[in-house]
Amino acid sequence: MPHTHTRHGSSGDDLGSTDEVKIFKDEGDREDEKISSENLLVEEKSSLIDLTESEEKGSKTVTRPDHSPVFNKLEPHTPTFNMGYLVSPYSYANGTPGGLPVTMANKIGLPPFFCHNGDPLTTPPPAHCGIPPYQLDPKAIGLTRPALYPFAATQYPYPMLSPDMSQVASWHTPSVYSASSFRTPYPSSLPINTTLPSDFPFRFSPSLLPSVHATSHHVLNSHPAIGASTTKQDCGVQDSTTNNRYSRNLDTKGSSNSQANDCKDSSNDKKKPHIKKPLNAFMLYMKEMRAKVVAECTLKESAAINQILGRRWHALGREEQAKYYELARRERQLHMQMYPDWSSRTNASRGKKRKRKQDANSDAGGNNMKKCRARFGLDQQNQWCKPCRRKKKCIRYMEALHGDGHEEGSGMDDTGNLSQLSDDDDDDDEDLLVSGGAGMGSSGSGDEMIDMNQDKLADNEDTESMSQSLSSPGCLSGLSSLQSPSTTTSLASPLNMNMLTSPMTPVINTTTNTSNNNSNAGPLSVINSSSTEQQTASASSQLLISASGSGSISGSGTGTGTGSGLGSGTGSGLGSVSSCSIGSTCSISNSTPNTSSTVSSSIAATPNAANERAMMLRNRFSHLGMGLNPDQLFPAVSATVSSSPSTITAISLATNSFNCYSNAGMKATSVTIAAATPASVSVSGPISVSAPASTPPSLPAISLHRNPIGANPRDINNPLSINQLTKRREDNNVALLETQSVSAALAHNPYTHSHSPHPHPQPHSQPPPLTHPHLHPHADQHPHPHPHPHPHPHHSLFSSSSFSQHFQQRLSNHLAATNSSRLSNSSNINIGPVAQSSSDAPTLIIKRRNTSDPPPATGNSATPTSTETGAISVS
DNA sequence: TTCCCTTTGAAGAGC
DNA sequence: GCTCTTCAAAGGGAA
Repeated sequence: MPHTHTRHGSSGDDLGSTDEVKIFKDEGDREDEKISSENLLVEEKSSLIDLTESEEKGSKTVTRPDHSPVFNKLEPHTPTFNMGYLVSPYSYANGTPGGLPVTMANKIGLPPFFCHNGDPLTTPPPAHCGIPPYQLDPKAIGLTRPALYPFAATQYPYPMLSPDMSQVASWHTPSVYSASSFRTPYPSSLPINTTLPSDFPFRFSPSLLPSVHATSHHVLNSHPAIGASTTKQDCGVQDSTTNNRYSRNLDTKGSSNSQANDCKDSSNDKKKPHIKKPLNAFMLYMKEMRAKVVAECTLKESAAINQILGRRWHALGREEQAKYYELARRERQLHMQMYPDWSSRTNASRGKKRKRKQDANSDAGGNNMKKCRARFGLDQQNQWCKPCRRKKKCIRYMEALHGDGHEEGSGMDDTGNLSQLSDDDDDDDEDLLVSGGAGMGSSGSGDEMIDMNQDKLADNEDTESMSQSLSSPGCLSGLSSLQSPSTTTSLASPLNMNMLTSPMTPVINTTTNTSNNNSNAGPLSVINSSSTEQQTASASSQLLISASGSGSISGSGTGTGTGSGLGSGTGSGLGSVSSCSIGSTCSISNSTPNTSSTVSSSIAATPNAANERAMMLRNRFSHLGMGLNPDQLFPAVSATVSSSPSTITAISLATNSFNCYSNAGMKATSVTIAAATPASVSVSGPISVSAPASTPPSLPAISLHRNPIGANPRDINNPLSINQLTKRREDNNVALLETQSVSAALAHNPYTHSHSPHPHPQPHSQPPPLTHPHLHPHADQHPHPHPHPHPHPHHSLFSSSSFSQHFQQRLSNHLAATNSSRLSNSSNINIGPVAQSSSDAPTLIIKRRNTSDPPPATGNSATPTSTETGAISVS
């Protein structure tokens, strides 16, 4: 068991308790039986819980016998518990005192709390997560973010904290122990308070600190925001005078009315004070991280935030979760000590009578009992029943609850939509994914693009995952659509921006190398092969990019996208960027004619840890066909780009494997980009992404993106929509995009990441990642498919910078030497077979080795194989 | 003003 | 022993 808890004080006597030993033993036995990552995950989580529970039991044996006085029963000195929640009572490997979840991520190299830095789910952060300032290091955030309760270091109610920690804690306070959080979950003035030792507060939940510790109480009361808390406490005190118990319910909603009501209720119902349940691990986590999520995102709706938090929770490392489990255990323990007679039954029977669903078992279940929102997702609200649309009780749910819930299986909903609900159709996921490719592609062009097939498919819950983005593992993994290839996101999209900037983004970045032109040449247009979407960015350049793609994703989509790229300033047929995104992203950037050209391709893979993957497997959405097929994780990209030599100077081709749904149909694609005139570039032809035919024996840990509960980012009604999620930082994204250089993007080259748990130093220096340095927080856990320490020459082709810079340099040299508009031939590019164009325009053919294949021997890197695809021709 | 939404986990009730 | 239900936090939204 990797995680061991530190025993505290007298509780330490329980270390040798039989229960705990059994727990460990049981876990070990179970681990022997692990056969799947999912099982592993479950076991891990259960082990965490079991362990904490076992400790709790042990603690019970010590503390429960005599509850009076409660706290005297507590160990006088529990060093690891002294700092309450502000500083984790649990030691860290690095010995740093940062028990704050904020620092937890840093300790494990995982910034789970920052979408931009690589959400635990390790997918491109959702657009709403924004980029700056959340790209800041968590520590920096802590420094920059104004503390709501800016206690001075000396004033901070946790005097044991060093000034530094106090600073962090001051930041931490708002989220975790904000005014509302400072409310005492437990009676703030238990009789024991007066007898508590001065250091008592630090041995218990911080929620006790304000009221227990005189100094802290002063400080807290001095703050306006604490006033409410004080009021609450006063109310509680009043209550306590009669009952010796304080209701944590006093500050449930934080509103004065609620407080008043609570106080009133407390006074009226003194004999039945409502003692809230102790928070479980997730609640503690959520309580702490909510503020961060709110800050990072534009979301305010708790339901959506909770979804994010729920996914983050799953993505959270085991150690991290263990901390919260431990906290929860202590919470329960403390709660039990303070309310020895309390039982959850009291609260359970408080308002509603327990309903025993008589026919619940007969109801096929599970998902049939889901409410429309959870069942269909936000992006399929048309499937919702009316009450659900109105945020009222789900009639379906109620019907099912009352025993006649079988109608959902095949019935028509109130909207007349055929509800083909099949909740247990995992086997159909892939089929749906394949057939639903159109939906994927079409979604990008707007809701109107969703055809009936998609609608029908949407009825299936699994289809939700399809229509939603596969990837959205990030901050909003649930907000799948954000990352969906079908979204036809433009490079200017905040989403893509995040993709470009997030080192954790398991995204294949398509970037434009405007090596010789100014940065004004921004990527503009996006072409989605499956959807008809046109984006006109600028009339100056008139870069027409059209793409028609046929792929499994888009099905028969032959949409064309036109975009006019902003020129780099010359106005002579300056192209910009177009992106064909269906799992593959094709970008064409046209900078100043006669300048250097760059062809780059990159594929990124999520550097997720195995445990994260396992956790994700556990996610109930993980089964929704996230394209777990490794073949799709590293699809080879084939593209043909042709244009006038004088027009297209930079071509960037990339494939976002994470946007690829795993289905065979998706594997055959090709991108052809042709420029007819210097002023226009048309992208036409089948856009395909082909994945290697063979599955690599060992895959790097790939983020198994879970489908969100449905979030069509384009749905304005969707609280998780891009509009709402990104409105705050859209500008930043755009600005960043414009300044995005190919090198920067290549710094995040997912392809390299996928092959290199430890980024290999590139012969050519690369710009540092734009965001977080922890590119591979769990890289060590990743089985490396290509263990060779250094990038293979062939790898270098597509491995980010080395290839692009090499190529660029070659081109530049060649151009300088020839002073001609002709692009350097592939002969100058040591990247494999080169097909010389019959015309004057040189043709560059890049053969990409199957990314999943083992690296070819040196010197044989360019041998094309059947699995190799891709030809990028620049004519 | 009240309820709902959403998440996970804990705990009790019911079978 | 298993399943089911409720509740814990949070705050916006709807009725």
